This record gives sequence, structure tokens and C-alpha cells, in this order.
Amino acid sequence: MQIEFKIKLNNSLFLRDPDGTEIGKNIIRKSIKLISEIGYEQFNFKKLALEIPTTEATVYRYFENKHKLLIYLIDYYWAFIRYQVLFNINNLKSPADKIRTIIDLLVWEDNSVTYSTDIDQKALYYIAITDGSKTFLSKEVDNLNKNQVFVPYKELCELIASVFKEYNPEYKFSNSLASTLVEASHLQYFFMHHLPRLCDFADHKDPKVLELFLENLVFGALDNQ
Amino acid sequence: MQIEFKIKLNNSLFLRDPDGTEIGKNIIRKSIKLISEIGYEQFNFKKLALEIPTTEATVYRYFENKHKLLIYLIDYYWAFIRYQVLFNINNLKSPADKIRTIIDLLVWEDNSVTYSTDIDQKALYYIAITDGSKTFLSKEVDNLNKNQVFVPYKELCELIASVFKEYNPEYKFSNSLASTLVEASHLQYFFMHHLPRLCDFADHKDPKVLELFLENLVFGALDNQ
DNA sequence: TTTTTATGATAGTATTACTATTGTTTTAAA
DNA sequence: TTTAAAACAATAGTAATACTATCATAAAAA
Repeated sequence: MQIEFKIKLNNSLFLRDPDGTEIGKNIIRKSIKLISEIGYEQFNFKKLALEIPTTEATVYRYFENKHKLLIYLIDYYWAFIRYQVLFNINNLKSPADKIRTIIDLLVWEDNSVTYSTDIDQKALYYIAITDGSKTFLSKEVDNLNKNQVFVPYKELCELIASVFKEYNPEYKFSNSLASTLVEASHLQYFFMHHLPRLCDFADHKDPKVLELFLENLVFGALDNQ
Repeated sequence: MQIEFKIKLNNSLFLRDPDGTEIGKNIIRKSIKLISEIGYEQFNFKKLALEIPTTEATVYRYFENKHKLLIYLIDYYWAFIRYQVLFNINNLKSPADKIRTIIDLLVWEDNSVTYSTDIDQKALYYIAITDGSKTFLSKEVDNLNKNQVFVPYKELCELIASVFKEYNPEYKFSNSLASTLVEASHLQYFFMHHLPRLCDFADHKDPKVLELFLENLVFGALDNQ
């Protein structure tokens, strides 16, 4: 089955909508490729233009700077995950099953379903892990936030928090637990591959064990109060 | 009571030991001041030299680049927190009390004990929150890790994990729970002040409520298995 | 068919992230 | 006490980054 998937992102992120033109789509596609290959710090618009290929000036007509482009990619990522969550918990009755499904979707496995977007989902997942938090961890955060650029992330967390509330209406920290779950799913995956002493999954590097940890964490918190 | 506190950090982080000279100590002091004021991205060695005051060239004789300097600061921070944890859980019998003490030390409160180092502890805490994860979230991570630069962070997590093991020897994810706790303590504090919809502490911005969340999270996980 | 818009090609600027050199001061060893 | 070594200031310079500006051309819309 091929599912069409379109997201409209906050237009304060770009000068020209990259989704409207072929060259714009290439900026997105190739920036995902390049950032996942060389890392966000080494990435710049000159290298991107070379890769597309186009000119640096053209890239600057779409995005003010590489930070805005990164936020665009990460927003897309969160919106996409949220879509998958909505789609997959839709027909589930039990909140516990919904939670397990959410955790399964948050952690990449090589048999993960990919959709017919022209975007390299796995590369984008790696960027989200390594660079996602850089979108907001800066002095710019309050200004960016005024422009609503973190809405996709918030909406995903809200959705997850609402499932937590469904599971246990008495639980007082649904939002914090949701953002902690989302962040931990990324960070523990990163640790599993790069800083194994900070986690307990180094031996087999099995995402399923990471999921077990997260399930224990979430249900432990929700059942504890 | 005034407690003297000295830490020797990994010498692959610097070219000349900043702890050995007055100008070196100023590099540390003033970089903490500057980074906490203008943010890591806007910070550079030219501005730092101006602040000290010294020349840019002199700063480069101590640190290769600003990323290494950041790691130095963050390593110092983790070593310092670990020292505080060791000191404060030393005379506690109950593992549960130790855990509550650890969580209390991880979350900044304005009545937090500060030590007679010449370092602005609160400014360093803010840098650790906003920039701490930038030390390892890059393509450089594996090379840096080979040089042992993340040891202070690992040692803190190991210490915390050992307390978890003491509390519940059956628990399988002590390391992951430790790193998740440490990261969540920072991130939820950041959300409390900048992205309130991602947490549940926005109303009163009370660190004590954040501590409650973390305690529930940790004991929930540890009691669940 | 004319006008608008997007892109390519090119050039240029300010800032960043360094490296190199040389003379002077401070510190340490002889 | 003298001498040598190390540290620092002052200055200059380079390569890369992060943009901005201009103008010609091609494609699309009116």
C-alpha cells in the first residue's frame, strides 16, 4: 500500500515554500542526505548547492539560514511521526496498547514501515536524534517559539499526553512524561550506538530492548500514582 | 563552611592547563559568564579575549577551539555534581533517600548550596542545560569518546546507576534510567522556562514540582519490575 | 505578447576560526 | 645573580563561512 502524505509547515520557517517547486524539494531531499552524512555543524549552503546542483544564492532564496532549514526538517519529522501515531492507534481500544504502539513508532527498527514520500526516512530519523534538540536549545528559543515553529513537536507531545491521560486520568505529569519519553527514545538510541556505558543496550544493540526500557519507564510512572 | 574543590580534567581537552595560571582561570570564569549571557552559538574567542581582557591568540594557546572549551566546562560541571552527590549521600542509609537526594542535587533551586570555587555555579548550570548535550551530539562523538572526554558524565551516571541497583538489584536498566534522569532533569527545567506546553510545571515554575515528577518517574520504573 | 517570477552566474562583504611572527615580560633553572 | 626558557601581547594574515547584491536569462502567468 502506498500512502500519500503532505504536510504544510509554518511559513515563518522559509522565504519561499520548498514544497512548491522541484528545486525546493531537492533542497529538502539533499539537505537530509548531506546533514546525515557530514553532520549539521559541517553542513552549509555552499555544499548543499553543489549537491543539488544549484547556486548558493538560490538556496538562500528558500531559507534564511541553515538553522531555519533544520527546524523545517525537524518539524516535518515530528508531524510525520504524529501522523503515524494517529494512524496506528486509531483502531486500538486499550490505552495500554496505544502506548506500546507509540513507543514502537518512536524507536526506529529496520523493518519500520516507510511511506511513499520521496524523503529518506531513516536519514531523517538520524538527523532528528542528533540535531533535533539543537532546534530549541539556544538563546533564540523564545523568539522562535513566538513564531509557532515548535508546534509540530508540541502537538505530538500533546497527543501522547492525551493517551497517558486516557490510561490514567489521575496522573499529574502527562506532558512531562510525553516529552521525556520522546527525548529518551532518541537519546537512548544514540547512546546505544555511541556511548554504550550510558545505557543498557550495548550488547545486542536491539531496539526492542530499548522499547522494553521505555515501556517500563512509562507504565511505571503511570501506575505509580 | 567553605569547601575547597579541585578537579583535574582530561588533558586532551586543552593545549595548556587553564587551571595552572591566572589567565587560564580567567578563560574559564569569563567563558562561563559570556556563554551564559550570549549563548554558545554567538560565543567566540575574540569576544572572550575582549572580556578577559587578553588576546585571541592567547586563548588559542589554551584551547584548540570553542567546542573543546565547552566540553571542558561541561566535564567540570558533571565532576562537580558527582562530587556533591558523593558528599551528600555518604551518610545516608536508605537507597530511597539517596535517590531523593540525587534528584534534589540535579535540579537547581535558588537555595542550592554553592561552594567556594570562583565559578558562577548558576551560570554553569544554565550552560549545562542548554549546551551540555551539544558536547556529544555530533559526528565527532566517537573520536572524542576515544579520548575519554565523556568520562565525568559516565562516572556520574554510573554512580547514580549503582544507587538504583542498591535500591532494586533486579532492575535491568540502571544505566539508561540514570542517563534518562540526568537528561530529563535538565530538559524539563528548560521546558519549564521556555516551552511550557511540553511540561506540567509552567504555572508555578517550581523546581520542587519538577523533582516530584522525577521521583515518580524513577521510583515508578524501579518498583515496576 | 507582455510582464512577472525564478534561477544562474558572478561578485563582494563581514565575521569566524584559526595560524604565524616578533618583541617583551615573567618565571624558573643554572 | 645570571641566563635560558616559557608565556604573553601585539599584530598580521589566511581560508572558510554566512551571508547580500546585481544583472542577465529562462520559464511561467497574465
